Amino acid sequence: MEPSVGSERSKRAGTRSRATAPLYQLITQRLTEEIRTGVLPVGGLLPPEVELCKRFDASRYTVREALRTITERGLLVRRPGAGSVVIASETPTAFTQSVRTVEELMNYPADTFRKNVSTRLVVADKALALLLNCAVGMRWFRISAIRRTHTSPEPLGWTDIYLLPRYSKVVDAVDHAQTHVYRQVERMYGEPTVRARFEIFASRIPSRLARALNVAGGTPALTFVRRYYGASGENFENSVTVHPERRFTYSMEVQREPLRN
Amino acid sequence: MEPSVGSERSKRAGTRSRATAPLYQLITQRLTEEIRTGVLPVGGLLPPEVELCKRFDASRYTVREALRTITERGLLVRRPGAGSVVIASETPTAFTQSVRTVEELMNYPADTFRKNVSTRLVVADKALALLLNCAVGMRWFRISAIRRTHTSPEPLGWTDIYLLPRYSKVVDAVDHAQTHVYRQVERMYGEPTVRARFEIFASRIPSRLARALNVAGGTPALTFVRRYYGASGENFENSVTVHPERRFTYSMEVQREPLRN
DNA sequence: TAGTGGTCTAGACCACTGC
DNA sequence: CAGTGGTCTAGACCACTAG
Repeated sequence: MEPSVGSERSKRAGTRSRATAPLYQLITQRLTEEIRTGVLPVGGLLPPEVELCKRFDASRYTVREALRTITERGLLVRRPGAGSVVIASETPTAFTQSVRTVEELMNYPADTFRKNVSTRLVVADKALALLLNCAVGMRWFRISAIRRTHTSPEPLGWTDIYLLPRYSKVVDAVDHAQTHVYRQVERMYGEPTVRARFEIFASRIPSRLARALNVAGGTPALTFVRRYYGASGENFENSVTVHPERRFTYSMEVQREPLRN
Repeated sequence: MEPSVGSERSKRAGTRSRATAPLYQLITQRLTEEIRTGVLPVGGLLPPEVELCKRFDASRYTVREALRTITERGLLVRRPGAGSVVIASETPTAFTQSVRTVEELMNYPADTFRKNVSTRLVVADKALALLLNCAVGMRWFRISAIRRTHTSPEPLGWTDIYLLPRYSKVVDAVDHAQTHVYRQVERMYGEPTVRARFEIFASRIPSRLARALNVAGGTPALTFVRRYYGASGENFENSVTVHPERRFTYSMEVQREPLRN
């Protein structure tokens, strides 16, 4: 269906003065445009590499370079023997947030630290099992702590950390109070956190914490549950934090960008 | 410093039976390992491509394929004329969350909908200016609505949406109640949301909303502030939602993965 | 079995960097 | 200026897919 047998590249032929874009980028543009406008429909097959070589009067390397770019942008899936299938007409986008550490995600001020109040082995009763999503009777090493800043006298909140007992040695680390426990587990036991889950809901200050947090029991609070999962998918740490009103605002920012996977 | 003049590739020589990994992957492994262990130190230069060709007895294409992979993993920066600089000893990782729509991020149940209660033009007083981070006297189009589910009689929460007046026509859209306003602005005015910011904090049910939400005034609540920014960075929409306790839990999940940028 | 994409070679010219 | 990485060609063999 090409107008003639000739390639689409006559003008460029001799011009090797790199005022022009590289040929593979030109091919990328052309094909991307044809995918976007439906000339190459989603679900359909792209012409094979050899065909594209003829059409653009380019070597296979150059054509493949273009196809690589288009594939990376999420418009193509390529399989040996089966061809190149168009899977999208334009690069899908998403809102993403990316942080180096979970601390950043939680946006605690940098001068925040935990002060441990007690550590002990606990057995999950019905209520705890429900909260931690575990079996009744499961044993956890519990670290109870108050979170404070250096600048304000009022505590930010109260945290109960529930850790698999085999990782309980983290409390002996010198920087235990400043570092997040999941990071210590990573460093001391080589168990990396691969996935984490957070839940936030409105709650009331439990009366047993009222004095420690210097607020009246029953007043509004923010409860923060965090669940950490290791490489095998095991849930090795959970924490439950209660923040009195006006002491803590959780904030996050997301960007729109191309979706990758 | 190579032990002899020979390449590192004698065993593979004849074996073209693809039970072995491709050569470029082998080179990738070797170099990655040397970067990780400091044989090729961070900040230092990689040997030029021609050198690596000799060392691995490979063509330039094959070596470049390996270097491309290593570069994509964030360990190298390559510049024409200047060489390949090692910039990290291992792939940096981050926790990321990626969602297609802000709805997903907010994890509202799918059967949720808004019911508008009132719409009018408002002028920011001091309190509103503080909340929306805008100038006193700025004019906003305010949409007040109740958010409900089809399954429960209790409302999920109350939302006040503050929109730039020029976008107020979104209320006329047929699917206005089911679609998020920022999506409507995108579709009707071609203003894409490029960035969004969220803040969550503990609060109390304002007495003016107590009846509408069917709870007592002053009881614990979750307040959710969302700010949307367009392509030019302009803050074109804000919303403030109040959820009574036990009616709404915000949850999110993050994955650890290689950092890209 | 014919055709696809994946890997690989041995050349080449270029623009650009840093000396 | 010599040397670097970026682009490009014209070949080749392979494993795999689909008919």
